[in-house]
Amino acid sequence: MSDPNPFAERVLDLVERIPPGRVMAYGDIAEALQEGGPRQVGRVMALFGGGVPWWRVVRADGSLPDSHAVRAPAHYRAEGTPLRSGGERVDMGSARWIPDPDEVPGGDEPPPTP
DNA sequence: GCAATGACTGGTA
DNA sequence: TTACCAGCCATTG
Repeated sequence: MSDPNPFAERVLDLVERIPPGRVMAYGDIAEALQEGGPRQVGRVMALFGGGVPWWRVVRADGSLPDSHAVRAPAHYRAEGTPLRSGGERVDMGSARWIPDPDEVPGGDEPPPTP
């Protein structure tokens, strides 16, 4: 796979819809799309995350992946994202953003079942 | 077909 | 707070 899939398109589209000052966890994205899992979302971000606000995607506990620990805090401070101690973690209690089904690409449509 | 890997998660110590 | 463990799921060799 070196080209975007329907799942990747949905992940990227959803990440682009995350409003400034908010974040989502990998598992949240997978759950919102009702498809795949956190690891699959992480793979999509690793491959195609370069074209979306990847810094708005964090771990479930608000900590940042090593790959993001360098640049993400700068974006958070610029967007006013609620941060926890040290500014290296996101306050999930306030910054966690869950999209409405209408905001999710194909959210109100069930996943393809063989 | 099997084992290892990974931008993960949740629980327990 | 950090550390370790077991589970999960698609991709890769």
